[in-house]
Amino acid sequence: MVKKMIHTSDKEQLILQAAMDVFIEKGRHGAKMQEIADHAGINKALLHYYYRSKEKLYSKIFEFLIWHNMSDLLSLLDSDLSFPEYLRTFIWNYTDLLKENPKIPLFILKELSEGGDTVQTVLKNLVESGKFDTSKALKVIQRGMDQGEIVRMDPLQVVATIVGSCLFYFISEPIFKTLFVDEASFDRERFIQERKESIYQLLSYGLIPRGDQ
Amino acid sequence: MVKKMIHTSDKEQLILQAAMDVFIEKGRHGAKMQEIADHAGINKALLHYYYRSKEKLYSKIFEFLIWHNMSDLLSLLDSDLSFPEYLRTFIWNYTDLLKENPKIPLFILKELSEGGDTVQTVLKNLVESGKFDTSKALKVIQRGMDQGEIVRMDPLQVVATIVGSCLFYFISEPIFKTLFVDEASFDRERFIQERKESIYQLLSYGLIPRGDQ
DNA sequence: GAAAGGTTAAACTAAATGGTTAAAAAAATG
DNA sequence: CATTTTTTTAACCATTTAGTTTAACCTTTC
Repeated sequence: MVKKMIHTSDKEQLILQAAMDVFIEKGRHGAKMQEIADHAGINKALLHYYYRSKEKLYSKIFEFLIWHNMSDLLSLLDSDLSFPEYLRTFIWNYTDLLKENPKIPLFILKELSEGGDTVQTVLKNLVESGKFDTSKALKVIQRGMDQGEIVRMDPLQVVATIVGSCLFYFISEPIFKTLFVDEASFDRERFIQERKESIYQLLSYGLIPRGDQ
Repeated sequence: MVKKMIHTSDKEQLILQAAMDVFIEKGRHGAKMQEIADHAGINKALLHYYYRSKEKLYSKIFEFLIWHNMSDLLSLLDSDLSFPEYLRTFIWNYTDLLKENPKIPLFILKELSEGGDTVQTVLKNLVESGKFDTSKALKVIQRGMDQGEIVRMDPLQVVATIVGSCLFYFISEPIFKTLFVDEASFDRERFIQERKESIYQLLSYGLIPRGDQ
């Protein structure tokens, strides 16, 4: 379900994968060491043999997930594209990423809402070490404005709207379906494909019809 | 922090309020009965005297929060406005609601990610009892399209984009700030005010400049 | 002021769970 | 084969926590 982590020994790898699945599924507190062991097909003793404590295991996985969930998107910003191309590529890549790992964002947000020292620590490390240079995103938007490709607006607001638009469906999927969708006739795959196009359309041209095109 | 619930006896009310605060803050599993009792200024025995179990307490609060978080927004759809007015009003109302209760959405989403039988049950009840008529939202959008006020697009996609845009900042606030914002010079209040205007602008007119206005 | 019900304190049970331990068994290694 | 490392088993400890119980105390009400 999720890409491989840096590989070490076989069992170690197996444990990490199992832990990741269980943590994502059940959350930090919902996840039990016994369940992780079961899921990895080993016993609890061995689990502790490799990873001293639940906390250690958790933050290792947390760090990996944040990285895995963001690095591709940020590296996109190094390419040399027009703003519309950037926007389109971001929406496509991010939506695909979410489609394949729909539970990760909520997992991260959950951690966040529980005080989230782990998150903040991991994040700050990534930002301060320069691995996450988010200012690139703002610069890309700024440049788009300077070159007249897009209207002037606080780049932060643009970021929030783009990311929020992409993210929403995936974090709210069960609620969204219950509220709005007739399960029987709903084609998830197709909706997600349309989602990309719709977001791009909407953010580019807006809901109000244009006179000029 | 959160509006009063339907009032019963004094202590009962006090307990509900305390439970709500603690559950929102710590989540279903993070919340402890002892802490709720402390928070309400009573002891655990009395807590169980009024509410037999944690589960009962939890789902009572959960139901209230879903209702509280959505009913205002849905009732808006009964008024007779042009689509731009609807859009504007929704963005303003919803953002204000989120500003005052920023932890509720994440609380709900969290429940959701943990299997969330409680959510689904509560939601389905609300939908099937007719208290939540979400089709009204889709109809308002449809009408806007039929009258040429907005471009044609799957109404579901429109909903997802609008709600996602409003919601994102509030559920990701700590992460968002860490990644993008210089805490020292950041004015939250102002950002949120601007947020409304930006979302409205962006969804109405898009990022690509218009030739005609 | 007596009865009823609300409230407290404190000790208790039972279950879940993170983590440990020690000894044996199995697998890998040289 | 001898040694080291990995893995299992199974019992065990300590802690947390939901929920109970009992006896006493306070407050209201008739």
